[in-house]
Amino acid sequence: MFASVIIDQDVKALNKVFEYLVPPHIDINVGARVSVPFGQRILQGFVIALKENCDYDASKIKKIYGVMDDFSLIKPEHIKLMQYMCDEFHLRQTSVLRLLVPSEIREGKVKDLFEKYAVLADYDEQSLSRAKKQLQIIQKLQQEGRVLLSQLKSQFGDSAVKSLIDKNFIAIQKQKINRAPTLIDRDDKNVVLNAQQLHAVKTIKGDKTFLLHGVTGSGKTEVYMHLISQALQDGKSAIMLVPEISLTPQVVSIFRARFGEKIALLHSSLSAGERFDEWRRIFSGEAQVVVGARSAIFAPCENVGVIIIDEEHEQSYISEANPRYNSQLVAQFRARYNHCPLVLGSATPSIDDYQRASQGEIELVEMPLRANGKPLPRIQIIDMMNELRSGNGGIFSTQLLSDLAKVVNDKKQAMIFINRRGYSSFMMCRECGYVAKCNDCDVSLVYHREDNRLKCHYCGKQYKVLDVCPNCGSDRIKQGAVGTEKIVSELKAIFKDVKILRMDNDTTSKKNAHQKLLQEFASTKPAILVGTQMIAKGHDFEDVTLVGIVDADQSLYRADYRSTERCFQLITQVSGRAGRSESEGKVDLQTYSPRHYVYKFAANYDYKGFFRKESNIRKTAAFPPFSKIIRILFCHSDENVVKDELKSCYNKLLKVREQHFDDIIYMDAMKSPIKRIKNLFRYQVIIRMRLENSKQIEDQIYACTLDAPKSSVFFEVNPENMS
DNA sequence: AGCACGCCGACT
DNA sequence: GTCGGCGTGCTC
Repeated sequence: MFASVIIDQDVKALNKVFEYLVPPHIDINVGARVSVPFGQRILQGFVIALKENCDYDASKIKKIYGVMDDFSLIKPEHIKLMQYMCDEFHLRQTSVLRLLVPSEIREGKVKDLFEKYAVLADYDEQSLSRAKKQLQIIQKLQQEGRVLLSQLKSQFGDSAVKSLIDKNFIAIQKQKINRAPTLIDRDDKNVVLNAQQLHAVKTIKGDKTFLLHGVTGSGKTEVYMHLISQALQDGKSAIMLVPEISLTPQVVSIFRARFGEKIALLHSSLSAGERFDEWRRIFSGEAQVVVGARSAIFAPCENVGVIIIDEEHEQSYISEANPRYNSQLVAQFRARYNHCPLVLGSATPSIDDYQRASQGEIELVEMPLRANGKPLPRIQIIDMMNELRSGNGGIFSTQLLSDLAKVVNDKKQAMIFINRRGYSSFMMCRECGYVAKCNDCDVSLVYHREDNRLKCHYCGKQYKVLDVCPNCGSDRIKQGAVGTEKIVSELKAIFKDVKILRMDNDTTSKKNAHQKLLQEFASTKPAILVGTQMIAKGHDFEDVTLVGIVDADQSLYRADYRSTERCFQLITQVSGRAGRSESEGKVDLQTYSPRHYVYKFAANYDYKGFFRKESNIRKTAAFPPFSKIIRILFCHSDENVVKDELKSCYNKLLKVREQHFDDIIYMDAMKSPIKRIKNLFRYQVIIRMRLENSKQIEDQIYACTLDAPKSSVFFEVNPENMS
């Protein structure tokens, strides 16, 4: 018997399969870890297959040295998944295996946690007539059977307990406990689904992918919970992915209440011990419902009955750091493997997925009605150009200020949303709202401080920095951005006696700071909460009647073909924070480009209209989902090395382009917009191609990138950001 | 990754 | 003469 082994060393040179002889009478499971002689050393590896014959020179084959697991640590599904991910995301086998088994489990550093209980053993009550404390302990144990040792010690004192143990009057029982706290406040109330939810639950079945498009407040969560319940009733497990920031205590407690101890949580802020326990509970089948962020898609559950990705349009499902993967594709693989439905839920689906749905590739399930029947808050578009013309050059429009004053007067609450992503990267005219764009690509230009030029990140074309606006001739053209701090200080000056809270990365870096801030906001009226993306997620505050979006354009003019889509998603999401309660909500949306189509559709909550428009634009401009963009990034501390290696790669790519001249629309090599990060010089090749044969061409392109001995090479498909 | 093999310069 | 520099290549 021979074993195919992947050596647990995450380097390019070892990214293959090595064959070893399994010693006779030794039992090895596929998916177990083994230690093997490798060169002069003994290394760890994963057995990914067992077979009767070997392909390697039989005289050079070595014997497996030791077996570390007597079970399949990597389950068969996950071995297949590893192969898929290596192929789909161009990853090394070991980097995938390390994703599949958390480091806590692999390294064996975390131990099972035990609770010590005291129980009565052979005791002699008579002999204790003079020891009052010890008698009390015996009595307590007689009554309660067993008591936590720590509790006994704190109640009666260490010495009394110790002497009983020494006399063998009481014994210690160890019981394994799980570190992740599970609440028992189960709430089995029978939720009655409305017609729309019932329809969704009934439609979602079988071996398909569904796009669940439900407006804010349509009750998607209840649909998810029903689907999970169904899976459990069928004796299957379920996985639900939620964006990391939405994994709030409120959300968790809703699921805990419904599924009790069957639920396992996986997210980034678990301690090593907690993650260890949760993983083990899933692995053993003790927990059948997995709720977690991106990486929870790798949960070691078997017999999966449904996979749900909530807020499927969120970027966070695509990992940006190495190893790069797209959890939606992983989910799709697992759903196919388990012959179960995959549900992609969103109020604002990604253009990509809605396109797939409109072509019948996946099935669309719509929930257009709100569960409580209330209208969505009214969105008023406020023309900031107009404000400027009438002499208001400040951050706030007169409309927003008067609405805020009303909120304060009514003792209600308001949220002010600002978008600090893509800080000051585009150039805009303060007079007419003109934004510098590339002539060929219809994306905004990015300002590069280093050489003081404007560049297009999609075609590499360069432009001189503007000092007068080409549209209106004004010289008030600059990069614009407003920070949360500035907004807070201005608001404080205007509303002197009102509580104004700030929530962004700076104020929530400490543990629980996030929670404290929200609690403080919830209990203060009137109050204004100023924040970034963070305030847009899942917290429902009854008394928020106004949402102000200060700088909607910030998300719009980024050098990114997806920026309009993101803008729409953001407005819809932020608007959902207003008017959750009795009082009607309102949204003040400030913009310098009030006539941009995204605002019209967003203000009318017209997703379909927006989709049709956006989809058309992408089609005409040949952007995804109608094309594929590949970015190859080379990094090295020596600029000449990067340049050389990029050049030799580029020369190979030129040949590939010759072969596929009709399919490759665009290809160029350039410096990365951020030329140096952490002392590494960054150069990149951008390729845009048609979808026909795109996987085959992609693989060919990838092959060209393998021979860069010194640089680190990053290969990305449809990258989220190009810096 | 890490270890051997191998081919050139300056030393007891 | 040989000790050691690190460039190249291999590990089932």
